[in-house]
Amino acid sequence: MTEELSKVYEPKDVEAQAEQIWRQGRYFHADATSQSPHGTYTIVIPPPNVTAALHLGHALNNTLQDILIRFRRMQGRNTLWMPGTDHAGIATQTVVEKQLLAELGKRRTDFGRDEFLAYVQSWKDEYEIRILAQLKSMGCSCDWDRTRFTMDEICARAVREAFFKLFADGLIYRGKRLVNWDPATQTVLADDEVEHQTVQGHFWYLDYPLETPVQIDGKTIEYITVATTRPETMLGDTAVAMNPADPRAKYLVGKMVRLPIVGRIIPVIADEHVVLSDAQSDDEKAKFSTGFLKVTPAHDPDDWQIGQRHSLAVINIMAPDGSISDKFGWTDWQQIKNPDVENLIGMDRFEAREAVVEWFRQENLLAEVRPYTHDIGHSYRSHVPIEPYLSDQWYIAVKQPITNLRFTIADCRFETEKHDGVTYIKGTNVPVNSLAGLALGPLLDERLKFYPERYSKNYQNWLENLRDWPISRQLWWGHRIPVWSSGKSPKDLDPQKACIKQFQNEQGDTVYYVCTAPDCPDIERSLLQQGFVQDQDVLDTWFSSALWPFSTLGWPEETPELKTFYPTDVLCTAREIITLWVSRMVMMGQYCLGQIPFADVYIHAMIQDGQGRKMSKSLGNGIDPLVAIDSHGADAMRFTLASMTTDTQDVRMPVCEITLPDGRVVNSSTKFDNGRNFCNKLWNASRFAMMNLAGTNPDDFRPRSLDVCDRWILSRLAGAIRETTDALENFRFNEPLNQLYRFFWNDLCDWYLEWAKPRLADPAQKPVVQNVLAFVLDQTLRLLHPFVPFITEGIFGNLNQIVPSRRLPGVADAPSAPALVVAAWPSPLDELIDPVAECDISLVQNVIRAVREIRNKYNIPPAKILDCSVQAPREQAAVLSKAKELIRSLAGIGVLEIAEDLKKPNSAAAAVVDDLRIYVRDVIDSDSERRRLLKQKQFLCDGVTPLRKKLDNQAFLANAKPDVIRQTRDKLKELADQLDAVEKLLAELEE
RNA sequence: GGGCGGUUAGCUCAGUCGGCUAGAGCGCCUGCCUUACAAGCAGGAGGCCACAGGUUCGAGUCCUGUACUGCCCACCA
Repeated sequence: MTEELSKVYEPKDVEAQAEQIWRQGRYFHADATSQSPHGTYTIVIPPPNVTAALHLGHALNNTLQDILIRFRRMQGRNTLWMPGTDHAGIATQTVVEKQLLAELGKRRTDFGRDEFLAYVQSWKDEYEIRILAQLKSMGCSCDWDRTRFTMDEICARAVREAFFKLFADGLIYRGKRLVNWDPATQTVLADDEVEHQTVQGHFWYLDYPLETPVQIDGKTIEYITVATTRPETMLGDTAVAMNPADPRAKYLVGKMVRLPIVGRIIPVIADEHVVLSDAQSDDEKAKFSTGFLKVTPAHDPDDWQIGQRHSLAVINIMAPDGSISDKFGWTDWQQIKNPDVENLIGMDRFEAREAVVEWFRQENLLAEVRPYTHDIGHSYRSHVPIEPYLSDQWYIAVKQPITNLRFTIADCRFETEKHDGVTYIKGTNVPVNSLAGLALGPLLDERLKFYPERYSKNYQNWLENLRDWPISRQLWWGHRIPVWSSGKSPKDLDPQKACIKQFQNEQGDTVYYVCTAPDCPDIERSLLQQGFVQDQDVLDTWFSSALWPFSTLGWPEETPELKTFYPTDVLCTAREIITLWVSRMVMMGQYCLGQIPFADVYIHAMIQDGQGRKMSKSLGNGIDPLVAIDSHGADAMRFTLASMTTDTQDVRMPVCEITLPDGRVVNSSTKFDNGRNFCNKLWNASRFAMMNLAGTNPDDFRPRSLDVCDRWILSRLAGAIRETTDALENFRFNEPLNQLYRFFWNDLCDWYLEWAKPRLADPAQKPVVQNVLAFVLDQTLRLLHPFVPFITEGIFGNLNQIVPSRRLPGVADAPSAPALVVAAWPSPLDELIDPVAECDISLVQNVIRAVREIRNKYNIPPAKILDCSVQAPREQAAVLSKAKELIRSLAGIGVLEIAEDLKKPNSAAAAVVDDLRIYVRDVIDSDSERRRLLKQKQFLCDGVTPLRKKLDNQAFLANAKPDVIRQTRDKLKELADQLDAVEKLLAELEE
C-alpha cells in the first residue's frame, strides 16, 4: 500500500478518489426524518447568480461554509447544506441581451417573450451546470440531491404563496416611481446599468414672472430666476422651491408664479433641499444656484421627493420615446393648452430644449446662459441620456403595522414606544409589527448576531431608514407578478383563492387587481375569460431570494425538511448584500413562518488584488477558482483562502499571470503556494508515518512506556484540539488553521517525527512510537479535514488499511469510521495537557538549537559528530540526562556530558541559554566566538536597561499589578545572570 | 454627502484583557540533495508598529486630531 503513495502530492488523483468515496457513501445527503442526539446543523448557500461562472469571492465564501458544515457533520449533527442558484433577474437578462446583440444583432424586442426566455433559459442551464461543477470541485459538501433554483417549481410556489399572503394582508400596493428609462430602447434600466458620463452642458437661467410683484427691501421684484440644466422639463413644473433660510423666503413663499409658455399658475414653496446661492462657495451647486429651484416631480428624482413632501401635482410631459406629449399624464392639458405649447408637442426632448430656450430668449426671459460640466446618467446599451420616467409599480409597505402576526407585541424583548395607537421600536419610526420591525427586532434583542459584530450597524441603519420596497421590474426573466387586472369588477371568485384590491391606474381610472393563490389554474382561466390580463412585469429578484431559507425546504408545505432544518443555523455571505438580501430574509422568515431564518450571520472579507482594487471582469484582475484548483489543487486553494480569513473587511491577494500546461495565460497568485506546500508536507509526513506503521498493534501499547516526547506531542495535540474546536464554534478561521499549521509542521514534523526515526529502530520503543504516531496522525487528519478535505480523506483511507485501529488503550481513543468525512470530531483530551512535558521538551529543544547555531556559525558540516557538555541546575540536568538520546539524535552529538557542576572545557565554543551553559568541544574560532558573544551581550544589555528603569520607578512599583512586578524582577535576574555568564566567557576569551 | 474599515519586516498578514526584548508565511542571506518532503532541512538578517497630541506606572493595543488608502450606500438642479 505504502508504495502506492507518490513522492509529490498529486491533487488530481486524490481529489478524484475522495470525491468518489463521498459520492458512493452519500455522506452529504441529509435525512430529514432521522434524529441525531447532537441536533441539526443547516446552512443555505447564498445562491450564486447564473449570470457567470464563480469567482474567487465565491470560492472563499463556499470554502468557509464547507468548513463549518464538515466540522458540524463530524461532531455528529444531522447536517444539511442546501445548494442552489439564483435566476438573478435583470443581471441575467442583461447578459443574454448583450450576447444576442453581439452574436445575432438582435434585441429582446425582436423576439417574442417566450422565444427570448428560451434563450435565457439555455444560458441559465449552461451556467447552472458550470457553477455546480465548480462547487463540487472545490469540495463543497452540499446535499446535491436537493439542489434548488430560485425559479424552479418549488421556489415558484413559495413566491406565489408569499405574494398572495402579502397581497391579502394589504401590504402590497400600486404606487408611482421614477425609473431609469432608456428612451432609445424603451426599457427600464437598473441603477447599475446606468453609466455616468461627464458632459459639457449649460445652466440656463430662466425668469419666471410673479403673478403679483413683491416688494423686498424697497425693491420691486417682478421675476424670480430659476437655474436649470434641463429647460424642456419646465413644461411639467408644478412649483418653485426656495430654502426657508433664504432671507427672501418670507416675502416670496406662498406667492404664485405664472409658468412661461404654459401659463400654469404654480406656488413658491419652502424646502430645505434647495441650495442657497453663494457665488464664492466651493460648492458647485451653490455657485450656480439662484436660490430658486424649479420643481418638476415627474421628471426628476429630487423633485419627486419635494413633490411628495408638498403634495404637488405630478405632470408627465413626455412620451416613452422621449418626445414631448400630452398623452401620458399631462393632467391639466385641457386647461392650459395654447399655441405656444402645442408647438412643442411631438418634438424630441433635445429639440424641445432648444425651442424652449429660444422662446425664453425671444420673450426676453432668458437671464443668462453659463457653461457647466456635470455627470449625466447614460444607458449602457443605447448610450443616450437616461430619462427619469414616472411609472406605476407594485410596492411592499414595509412600515405598515400587520395585524395578524404570530407573535404579540408584549413578547418583544427590546424597548418600544407607543404613539397614536402604534407601537414603535424605540427611537425609530419603525412599527414593531411592520415588516421592517420584524427584521430589526431580532437584532435588538440579540436573537440575530453578526460576525464581525460591526456589520449589525449597517443592517440597523438601513432598516431604520427603510422606504417601501418597489418589487415590480419591467423585465421578462423572473417570477411573473401573479396579479390580473381589469376595469370591470370580477365575478364568481373564491375569496380563499383570489384576493381583490382596487387601485387607480396612471390615467386615474379605478382598476380591479386580483391576486390568486398558488395552484389555482381554474381561477386564472376564469379571470382571462372575464377579460382580465396578467401583469406584464416580473418580481424583483430579491423577492424570491428573501424566501430562500424556507422555499428551498418546501414551504408552504409542512415538509419534514422544513420541520427538521428550519430555522437554519448560519448565513455566510458578503457584506454588500447585508441590506438587500439578509434583511429581507429575516423579514420574510419572520412574516411567513414566525421565526428568524438563522441566528448567526457571518460576513466574510472581500478579496482585492495586490493593489487593493476589487477583483472584476473589467479590470481583468480576477482569479478563476478552477485555475487555482488546476495549478495548486482544491485543498491548497481552500487552505490559502481560509488562512486569509480574519475579521478584517478586505484582504489582498497579489495577482500574477501564469502559463498553464495547455498554453493558456491566466491569473493566479503565489499565495496559493502556501496551501500547496502545506498539502505536500502533509502528504509526505503521512507517507513517512505509514512507511513505519505496518504492524502497529494497540494491544502492544503501555501507557507507562510513554517517553517525554510522546507525552509532549500528545499534550500539544490536546491543545490543538481544544483551540481548533473553540475557534470553529466562533467563526474564526485563520486562527485554527495557523494553530494546526504550527502543530503539524513545527511540532509534529520538525521534532516528533525526527525523534521517532531512531526510536522506531529500537524494538523496545517501536510499539509505543507506532501507536502514538498513528493516533496523532489520525487526530491531525480529523482536525484538518474541514479545511483540506480531499487530501485528508485520501490519507485517512490509507491509514485505515495500514492501522485499522488507532487506540491508545488507557489514554485515548479514535473511533474508527469508514470515511473521514463522517469520522468523529476529536474529543477533548484536556487530561493529556502536560505542562511538565512541554517545559522539559522546551529545555531539550533549547540545547539542540544552541548546538545547531554553533554548528552553523562555525561552518561545521551537519554530518560531523560533536562532543558536548551541558552545565545545568540540578533539576534541569536531571531532565536533560533522561532525554539524552533526544538531544544526541537531533543535534548530531557523540559524547554528551550533563552535570550540575562543570567547567568549561578548553577550546570549546560556549552558549548561554537561560540557566544552561552549553559547551561544544574541540571547536576553535575565537573570532566567531567573540562576535557571537558580543552580539548576545548587546542583546542582554538592551533587555536589562528598561527592566532596571522600570523597577527603579516608584510609580510602577506602586501601581502595577504584583504579578507584573514579580515577573519583571524574575526576568531581570534571569537576564543579569546570563549577562554575567556571557561577560565571563568574553573575559576568558581575552586571556 | 452619510456609514464602515485599513495603515505593523521588501510583500501578504497575525498580534487576545494595555504588561516578557513585537510574530508568521513568502522573499532575501549562509550552509545542507541528512533514504518522508529542495514544494524540503538547519541557521540568520530584516521593524520610528502612518504622523501629531492625549490618558496611563506602562500604549502596536485606549482617546482626539491629521494624512494616505479602500469598501458600502445615497446623490449629482
